[in-house]
Amino acid sequence: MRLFQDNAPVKETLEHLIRSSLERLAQVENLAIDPGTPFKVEKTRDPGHGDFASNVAMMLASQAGTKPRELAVMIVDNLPASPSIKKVDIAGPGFINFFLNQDTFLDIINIINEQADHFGHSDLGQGQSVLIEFVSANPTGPLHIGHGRGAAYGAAIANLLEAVGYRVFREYYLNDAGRQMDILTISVWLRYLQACDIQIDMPANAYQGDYIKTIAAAIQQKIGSDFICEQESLNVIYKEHSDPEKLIDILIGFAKKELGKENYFYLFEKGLNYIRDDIENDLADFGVVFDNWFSERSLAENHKVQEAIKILRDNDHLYEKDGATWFRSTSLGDEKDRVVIRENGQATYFASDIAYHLSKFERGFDKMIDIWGADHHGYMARVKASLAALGKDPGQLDILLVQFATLYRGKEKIQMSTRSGQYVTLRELRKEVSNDAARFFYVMRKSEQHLDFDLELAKSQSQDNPVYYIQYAHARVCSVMRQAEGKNLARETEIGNIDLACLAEPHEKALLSRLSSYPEIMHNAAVDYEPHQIVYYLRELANEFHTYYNACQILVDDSNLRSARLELIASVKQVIKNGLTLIGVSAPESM
RNA sequence: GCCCUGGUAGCUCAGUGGAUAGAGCAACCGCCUCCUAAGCGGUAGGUCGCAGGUUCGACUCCUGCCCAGGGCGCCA
Repeated sequence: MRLFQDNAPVKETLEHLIRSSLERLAQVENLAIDPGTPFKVEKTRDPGHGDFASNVAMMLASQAGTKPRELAVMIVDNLPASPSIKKVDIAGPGFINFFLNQDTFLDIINIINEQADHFGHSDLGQGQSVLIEFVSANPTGPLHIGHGRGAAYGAAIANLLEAVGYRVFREYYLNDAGRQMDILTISVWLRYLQACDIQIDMPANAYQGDYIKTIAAAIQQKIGSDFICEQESLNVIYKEHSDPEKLIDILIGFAKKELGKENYFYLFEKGLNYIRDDIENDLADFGVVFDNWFSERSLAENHKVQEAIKILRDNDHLYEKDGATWFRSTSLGDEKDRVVIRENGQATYFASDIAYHLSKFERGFDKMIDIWGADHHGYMARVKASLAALGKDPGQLDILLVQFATLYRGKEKIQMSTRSGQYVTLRELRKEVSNDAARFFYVMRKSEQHLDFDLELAKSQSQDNPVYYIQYAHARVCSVMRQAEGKNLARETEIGNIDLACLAEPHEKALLSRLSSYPEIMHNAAVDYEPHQIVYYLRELANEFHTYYNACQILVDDSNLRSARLELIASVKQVIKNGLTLIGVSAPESM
């Protein structure tokens, strides 16, 4: 049996040994304990506490009516013999510490060598399908740095789940319907009119960014001045309406009438497609690729919204009030009821979202994950409520929130405002600090933690920068390999010919132990949706490698020792690469 | 007012019932004739927001309070 395929088998083995000791104590010694009581076997932090430790004696002491340390002695005395165990100690309040034989750890090198890029992967998900919806930024402008965090986080979660045996489907929900799209369209039209030398101001709440000008210029290039209107009618509208919200609504109505349905739709599509393509390219450059872009508009067009509402009505979850149709979400845990159809007959965004989530269920996914900005947290209860009302299991949907990021340039905070177009785009960020640094910084904090993103730090090519620290460890291994080849001291081709038992230095022991815990870290990072665990692990692994590198010469004269060390650092290199790949960061061969 | 997140070293953060609470940065002291110093070692730094409770044991779980940020639309 491969003991360190994962730590799980080792833990299970030790658990079994303890369990049989408990049974013997209960049956032969007539100790008043339930051998089925849960207890833990865990990897220790401190090597002085052995390799694994169990709290079993503390858990059972009160049952047995003895002191934990006394019970520990009895448990240890009744432990069946095992070839893996070198020594068992009792320490502290009653911990049982297991010291394992060195050989037990060495096998991890063979396993990493064999499994290579798949080391750490597992079949936890058993091929279940999972839909991950993330980013889903409104297609009204370029992605900004907040979206970037959702992208990096979602992509990492997707990679993690894939690696532990789920079939992952990545989806972007495109909000291509609603008033905001009308505002986009009107913004494009007004910029177009300006390009045609018509004197007109942009309303305060129109989209102001330069990309709107770019779209408008392209349209003008193509169709000339076909879409212009009389200056005077615009002047009248602007004069009559000083409230910007009102003004823009009037302008939208005016444009629809003036341009006609077809031409208005032409502008709408030009604007939408330009921005959508821009977002898609931006994300692709960032290493984030989706399997599907799901159109909100398509839901209405295919009557999916009506269908969802009909189910709610049939299940008696709707009522009429003040001319609108309400969803009684309070009966399903929400704090207030929600409108699904407005007084003016239009479905709300929420109604579309109900239909969208119904579609996720209808497409047959075993599990669904939504990744939202933290500002949407008030939305969770109503979405969960709507699923229950549709007769679906809300437990199949996990909603993960990502807190916003604040940009700093050194000590100075960078102020941003989406409205005025005064914000740093994801593209600008990537260009300034590199994709690697951006991907790394975005996931190095717990997602629900507010993130301070320091541009100076992220792009500094110095020891302060944690990305380089880990990448450098990888590059350093590669460098040693190159040195070895140059001196004709390359790795043995047959790993089986090497006696790994000569890896007896404390630093080597530490590395072997660290390497063996990687599958467990991956497992935890995946089930807890916490890619930052990978980051912390990699930092520790890199640190232990750098320490080792400084303490021990790898290319020594003794050929067996040299080969064994080369195999060890090859394993380090492999695991760093695997971990970085999960979070979308490259593993350079040289730096 | 209600709901969510946070509050751990000077700063940025790990640590979801275990042993003496840990990293990085900043500070201070050392290490390149030697496989990349983008590195390593060492010193210093703490009332884990406050107060109770649960138990063999609490940064961790429960209750109350204080502080910070966010959310509470017939917007999306």
